[in-house]
Amino acid sequence: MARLPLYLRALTALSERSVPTVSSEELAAAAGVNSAKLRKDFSYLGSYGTRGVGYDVEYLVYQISRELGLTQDWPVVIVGIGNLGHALANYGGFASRGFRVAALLDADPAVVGSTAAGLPVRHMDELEDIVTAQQVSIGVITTPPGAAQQVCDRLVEAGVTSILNFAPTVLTVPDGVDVRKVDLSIELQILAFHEQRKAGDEPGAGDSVLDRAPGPVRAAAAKLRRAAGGTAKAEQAKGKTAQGTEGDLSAVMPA
Amino acid sequence: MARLPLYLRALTALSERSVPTVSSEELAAAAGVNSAKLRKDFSYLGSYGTRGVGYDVEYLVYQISRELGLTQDWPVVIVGIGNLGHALANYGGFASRGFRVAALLDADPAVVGSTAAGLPVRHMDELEDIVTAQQVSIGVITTPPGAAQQVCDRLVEAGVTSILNFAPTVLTVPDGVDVRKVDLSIELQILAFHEQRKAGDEPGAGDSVLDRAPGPVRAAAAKLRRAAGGTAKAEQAKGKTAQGTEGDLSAVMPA
DNA sequence: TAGATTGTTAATCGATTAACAATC
DNA sequence: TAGATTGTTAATCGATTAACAATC
Repeated sequence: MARLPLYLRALTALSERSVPTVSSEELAAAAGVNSAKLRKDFSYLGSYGTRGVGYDVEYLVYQISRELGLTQDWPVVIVGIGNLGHALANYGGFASRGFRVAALLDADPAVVGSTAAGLPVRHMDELEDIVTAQQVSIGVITTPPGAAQQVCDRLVEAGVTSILNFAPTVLTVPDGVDVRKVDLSIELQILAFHEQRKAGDEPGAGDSVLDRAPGPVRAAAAKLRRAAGGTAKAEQAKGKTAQGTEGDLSAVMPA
Repeated sequence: MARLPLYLRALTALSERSVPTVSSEELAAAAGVNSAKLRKDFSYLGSYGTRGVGYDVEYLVYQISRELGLTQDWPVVIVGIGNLGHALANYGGFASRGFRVAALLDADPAVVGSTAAGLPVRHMDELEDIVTAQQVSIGVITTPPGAAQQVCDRLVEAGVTSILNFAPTVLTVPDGVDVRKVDLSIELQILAFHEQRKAGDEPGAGDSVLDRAPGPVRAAAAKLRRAAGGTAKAEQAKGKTAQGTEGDLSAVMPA
């Protein structure tokens, strides 16, 4: 399921180029996945392909959009209009996929009343009214970490059932509420981990504690390193597509 | 490995509260993972715990920081100083973890020369010089999608070997270069998917094509739904910690 | 010693993928 | 028909986790 947005993006690109059909092999390459995996993924959605021919691009775009719920309008509120809140309010990728910014909210009187992305920033006091009136079910938290849980509680209390959390805090929510977290520094930390490994003189060597550990630990460390080594390392130098990670989805959404 | 930053964050919180030791059970709860998994993860790093007692918080913080390469300084360049570039330049989580913004770059003459987060925005022409002079190995791309590949190529050519990509494009890189992608709209799409499922009257029902499919497909769809259902749904209503996802790491960094 | 908790094993679970029959 | 490509099976691979011996 977490790969559907990837497929959709690749398919949209094909659609814009007016490509009528695509094979699992081609589409898999464009999305950076194994073709067998792609076919299996699509088989869960139904049989939308034609043997010997491939998949109809437009039809797949429609079916995946529908499956993802992108054919409907999703009002979202963004709470915390600092730099990141501003950036998200202006983020084009939201509107184009059915996400409509219902309101921008902030607790700071200095910010309230200003505009971002053409919308006025409103005070937190209006949160409940806005969520109710516009039937907002998705909230985006871009506050400082200290305020995140409180904001989360208010959103949930008001009726929001999905939260995208940019604050570096673990949020506690009641049953039935989904939380997805984006932590920008974690992504960098993972890159740094790999950089550190590259820096060693020996292939795969580093100055990590793992390398000074007793035999069995070193062996495990080497294994770990091999496993971790494949982040988004391209398979070959000649322009192989490296898709990297997608803010890690597969583990949480295994289907 | 991808969980180390999570553990580190939980440990840092404990450290600030001057908690001397922590059991795998407690730390696992704080990080939102299974305690057996946590112990296994730590066992790869070495034996840092004491049976009957737990783990020394400070020692673990140090070892994990070290393992992640956070004890050293990582200069990064941010290319594309729009809203998101601005937000990242100001993002506190970078500096606190050893990431230093070496330069902000943009191609737009109207932006070049302005300042963001106290740093001057410099022209793309200076990219190569900056990367070389400051030995930058990590580049952050916050350009529009159309410019991303070109920027990526220049970064790689200049010597950058890790790229954090915020542009909604699949980047092609040579062997040895790591790419991690953060796509903000994908996170929202996944939330929308779950929202759509919740909206149905029946538990787990929706108006998806899956529900109008023939028997075997419906069965598979139900299975998919069960699997996907667990995004970050809290295990219980009474304040169970929901950790959500972390921009999905585990799949790519399985160790 | 008794209680607690780690480190590790072994079982389980689920995801990935090669291979190929079905079929356009 | 011949070639191509899907849909699906079955094998493989790896991650998760319960359980418990080791040991503080």
